[in-house]
Amino acid sequence: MSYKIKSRIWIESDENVLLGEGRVHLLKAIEATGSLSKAAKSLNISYKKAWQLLDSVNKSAKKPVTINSIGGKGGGGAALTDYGKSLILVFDEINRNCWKFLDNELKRIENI
Amino acid sequence: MSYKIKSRIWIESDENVLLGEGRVHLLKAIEATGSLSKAAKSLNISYKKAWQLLDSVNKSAKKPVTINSIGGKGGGGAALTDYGKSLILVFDEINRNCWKFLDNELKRIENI
DNA sequence: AATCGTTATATTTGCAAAAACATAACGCAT
DNA sequence: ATGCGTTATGTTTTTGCAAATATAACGATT
Repeated sequence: MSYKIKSRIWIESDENVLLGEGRVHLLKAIEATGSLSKAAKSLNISYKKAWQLLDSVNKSAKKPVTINSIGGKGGGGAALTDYGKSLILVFDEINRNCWKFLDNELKRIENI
Repeated sequence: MSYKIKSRIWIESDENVLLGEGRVHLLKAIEATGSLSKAAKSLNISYKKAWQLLDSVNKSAKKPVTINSIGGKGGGGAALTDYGKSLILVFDEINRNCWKFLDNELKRIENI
């Protein structure tokens, strides 16, 4: 019987959450589908929840993370900016580094 | 406007949670008060919730984390074992190390 | 001007987790 | 044997959050 150490990390700015695992999943789904509503469906969350998550991301980011368009060809859509793409890459990297770090630290518990 | 990176870590064994921040708080309160019911009151959680948390800790630990006694002088009580005291010390240390690690990683986000 | 599939929001409903409440069991003390 | 304060559970009630539902607004296309 061995232990597993788990973690959740997130980045906050004044009162809002910029990024967390759920928001990164959503951004990736937007990148894959080209729309917020399709991204919500693919993640099995309500459109409203997805919109709220994306809203908090864009509100707290220094530059736009997505470009959302209403109406027009196909009804509109959402697309990641280059800044948004960089954010999810770096967040994933930090997350992976954190896991590696914690896996090593866990040995201290097992050695008590 | 600068960002803050936050984290929660926890340690799981087969299906149960051994330690997390809430459980560590509870163990510290037990150490301070000498009883589970007083610890629950000091943390403003119900006795039942506290008992469930402590139960999952003791179920997943390799050695007893607390010694609980029912009845007797003062009605009973709960006390940390040496193993339990070591666990919370090491958990806190891992947590602090993780924060330091993440604070450094956050610079990558701010430099995008 | 009517249609379409979006984004953007408000409002209502449902449900699961938490809290509250209740009770049993225990062993020492008196 | 009764009372005390605790641990240990079951049962009921509450409530806060998530899901569902509804609807407005939008702009290219026809």
